[in-house]
Amino acid sequence: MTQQTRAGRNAATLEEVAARAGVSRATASRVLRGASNVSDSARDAVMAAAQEIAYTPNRAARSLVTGRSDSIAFLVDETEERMFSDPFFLGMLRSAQDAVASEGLQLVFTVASREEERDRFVAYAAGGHVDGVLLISLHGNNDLQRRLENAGVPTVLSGRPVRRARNLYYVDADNVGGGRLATEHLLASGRRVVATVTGALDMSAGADRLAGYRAAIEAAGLAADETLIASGGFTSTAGHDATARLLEQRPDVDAIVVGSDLAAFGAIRALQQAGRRVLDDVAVIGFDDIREAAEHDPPLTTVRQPIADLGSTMTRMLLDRLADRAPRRSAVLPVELVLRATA
Amino acid sequence: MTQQTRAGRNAATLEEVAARAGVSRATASRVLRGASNVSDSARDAVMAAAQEIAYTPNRAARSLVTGRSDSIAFLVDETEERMFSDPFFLGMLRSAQDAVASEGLQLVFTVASREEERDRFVAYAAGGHVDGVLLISLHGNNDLQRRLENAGVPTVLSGRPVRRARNLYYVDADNVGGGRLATEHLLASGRRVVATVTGALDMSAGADRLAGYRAAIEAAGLAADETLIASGGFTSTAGHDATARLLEQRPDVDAIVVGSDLAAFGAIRALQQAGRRVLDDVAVIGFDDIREAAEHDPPLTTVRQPIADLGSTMTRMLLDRLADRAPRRSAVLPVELVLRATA
DNA sequence: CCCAGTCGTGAGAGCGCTCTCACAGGTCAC
DNA sequence: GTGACCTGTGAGAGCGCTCTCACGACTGGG
Repeated sequence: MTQQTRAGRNAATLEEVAARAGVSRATASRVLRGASNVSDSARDAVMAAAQEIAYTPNRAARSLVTGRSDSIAFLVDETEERMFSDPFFLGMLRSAQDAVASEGLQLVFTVASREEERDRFVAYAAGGHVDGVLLISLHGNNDLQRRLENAGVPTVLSGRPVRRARNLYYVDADNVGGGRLATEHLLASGRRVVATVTGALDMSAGADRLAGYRAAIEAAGLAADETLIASGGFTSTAGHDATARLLEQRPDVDAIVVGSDLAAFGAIRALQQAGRRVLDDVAVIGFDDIREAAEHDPPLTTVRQPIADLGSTMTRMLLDRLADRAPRRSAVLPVELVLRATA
Repeated sequence: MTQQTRAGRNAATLEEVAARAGVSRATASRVLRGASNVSDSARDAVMAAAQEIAYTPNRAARSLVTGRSDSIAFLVDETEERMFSDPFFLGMLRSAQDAVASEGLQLVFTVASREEERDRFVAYAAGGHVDGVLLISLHGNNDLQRRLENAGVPTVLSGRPVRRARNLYYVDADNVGGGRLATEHLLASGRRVVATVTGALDMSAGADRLAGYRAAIEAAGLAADETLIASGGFTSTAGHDATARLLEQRPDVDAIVVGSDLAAFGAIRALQQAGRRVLDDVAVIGFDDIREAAEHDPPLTTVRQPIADLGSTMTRMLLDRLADRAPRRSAVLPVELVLRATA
């Protein structure tokens, strides 16, 4: 038997449902789409017919005429390595998936780290396969967002576009405020030599947190001291190494504002290796409040980023935009200091 | 101005490309699809025209006629909580994303834990929005797979269908072999009272690993001793609690085969709390070899699951099936023992 | 020199759906 | 009674693409 079912689908078209229900295709379509101007008898007949032959609307056909796909892309402009090891991304993915699913839409998940993958994605999105894009990118690089918008694909960015690009939609946490908050707390609790181990400074999150630190130092009337600023990164290793360097240069530090929780774990390791007691000798504050922060030994004092809010807010902005419900262009969500055992 | 761009797309159709290139729609289509029987002059003209007006094929239209969508769903039949905390899922997602992207296809990521979400997904998939499904489910529950297959959607499961369901496609790790391997190693290194803290027994992975333990115990000519089997779970907490119970009941254990790495971390905590030294007093072997296993203190001896292979193998099976390249129905991938500091 | 066999091409028929439009049949105000 | 207005319905025109089929223009073997 060469005869075989056509790859995947088993027919059952609207036409058949209509015939079986004794109505026109138009009426069957109205019922199935839940339109209001249909008689009860027609509605019942169509529903029954659809049930009997296990009808499922063909989405491609619908898409073709409506111009909508009812799916949203979640695009991570990062290497997979990073994406899958950073709790931040996972939290965003989770809350976006949640928000999107609750609207009855589907989430198309893609990682694009190489230029060729980005090209392919733009073509994919422009081809109408998704109605909009949630772009997760820590790089200042908003080129991708611009390309998508130019191709007619509404996009909302998580992070902050580098050059205050008007007309780009984005959602960000108040990183500046968080850096300031942490620093102020340390100064207020009597620390005298408050240093910082920054995150990656080529990303707005890293740069903004550092800016917050600087702002607090200045507001306290202290002189900015560049030897107290160690350039690090968001990973545990980066935090460890930067802290080790800092300790050599400035053995007198008694507090460190670190750019991320993972980096703070590394910083604590470096402190311990240098024979310093955390809290007693040197206070440490992280950033993010990932789950491990609470489980860490000692439990990490940190600035909590509202990851779930970030994801749901950006999703809502995108959906509002798709529905032409005049949405905000951007949102900066507040962070809060979570006091635990390290500061 | 009421006039506004039609939601998302900005036209540029094949028709326009063809007109601009001075050929028919058919020829333009041939060029764009990379067909071979086209003259060089026509090809160049079409390419140039497409470039000039930034043409992107409309995927819905293509889908409608070809019956293919060029996207694959990654469906997790689990609660989000679990999905996002278990490195296993993340590893699978990552390798599937990799494999799918390298074929130029898109991955549609969905989590369906509630019945209503499952229903919606089946309708979605049956509606032709994806060509096939990679189903990740640790439950024996293969109902979902059956429903998808019945709806004409090719599906490959990660795990093992409970009742050796013929005609269902799946990929699994050799959990039985892994359980045996770990147990044999402990016996061979002179341990006398080898216990096990199982994973969740309602999942094939948990049950199979236990079966491997039993097989090794019997093969060694020892009597099966049910007091050495503590029913646990895959999480750290479950491992901790089951181990604590085990220690009360059988203070004489000198080795434990644990159902997962996370659970093994819990087990080690329980041992330490009970004043036992890991390795010196009690050897511990985990299962999975997640990243944290190597970074753990002490580094965990464990059975490595080939997570990346699992993901790429299942993707390949699905793609083979879609291409009618007679694929295998199932694959059981080998595991290996990774010796570190706990056994 | 003719006919079979390529090769490149265009015409045109859909794929399955939505949506506009026209219309029949009713209801209501005057 | 007549016009204005609903309300439910069907006919039919596409959406943008692929793919079959037929056809003209070449080839080359006899």
